[in-house]
Amino acid sequence: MKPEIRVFQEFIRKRGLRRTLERELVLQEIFEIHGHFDVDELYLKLKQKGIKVSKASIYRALPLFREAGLIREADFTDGHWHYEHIYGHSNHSHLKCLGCGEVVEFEEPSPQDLEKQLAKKYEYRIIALEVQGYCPACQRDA
Amino acid sequence: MKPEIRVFQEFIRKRGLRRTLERELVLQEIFEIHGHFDVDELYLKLKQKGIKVSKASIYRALPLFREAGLIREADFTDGHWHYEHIYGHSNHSHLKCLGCGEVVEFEEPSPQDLEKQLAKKYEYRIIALEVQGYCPACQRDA
DNA sequence: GTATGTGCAAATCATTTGCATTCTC
DNA sequence: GAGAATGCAAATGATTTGCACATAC
Repeated sequence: MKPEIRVFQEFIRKRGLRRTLERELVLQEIFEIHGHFDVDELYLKLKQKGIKVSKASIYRALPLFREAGLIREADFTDGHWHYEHIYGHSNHSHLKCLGCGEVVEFEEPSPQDLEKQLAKKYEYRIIALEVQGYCPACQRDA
Repeated sequence: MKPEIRVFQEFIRKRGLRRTLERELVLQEIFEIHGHFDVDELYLKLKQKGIKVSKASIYRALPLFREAGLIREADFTDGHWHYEHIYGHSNHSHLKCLGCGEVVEFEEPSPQDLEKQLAKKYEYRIIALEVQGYCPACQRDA
């Protein structure tokens, strides 16, 4: 599998945009983060490594990474977006409680069957599956 | 099934809050809306009917409706939340394209099996299922 | 009567944008 | 050199909050 930087470089070329160090440093950092991240975290991690990229540039880069199929907007909580890289990384099935916001990842029961059928019927390439509902505790509170 | 106003009144009582005309008018309007809505739409619809409720009150009421299990945050697009009522309304399975944002509702293949199994395994009460991926057109563009 | 709720206007905060400067192609 | 990209600071826009007044219990 092509490294993500490579995928991005090809995307940039195809779009007729320019390769810049800033965007590649941000992308590299994103792929070193395990799990979800938000702009602030990303900015701080870069800063801590002595990499100076403005937030404006990060905000301008994220849509490109998304359009290149490298990341996705995972959720909008606490008033801002959280992202995660999706390239070369499977298992994005979560169960989220509408009451308390708890999130549980699951592989069992296999979401594969549904995904395969959806992929077949709608010709979608499936990336993530979010099931929303109420966890036992929140059902009890209701 | 109890009417939604009733469910809300019971919620209000249980929480030790007060019944107000404003909240009930907003709730009534929400249940007259078919499909998704956002705060602005809701505010305008109320205004058009000559019902004066401030946006601040709408913003303060929505979390209550959500906590009462009457509505859910459906998605955050165009910089703001879109909601939908979930009480007494099933079928919230959609397939959303990460590329272009297209949303397709589906019932076939049946998400029921997965939902039932999840409900059983995690004891969740399932409300909605969102599958994200890339539609045929966006896969072609990539 | 007291604690809540409302409306208004001001504040907040994530994100976006204008502009001068710097960098790719 | 021309068009893009960056950083900074200012603007934007949805949501939240302080406060004075009104209302439910």
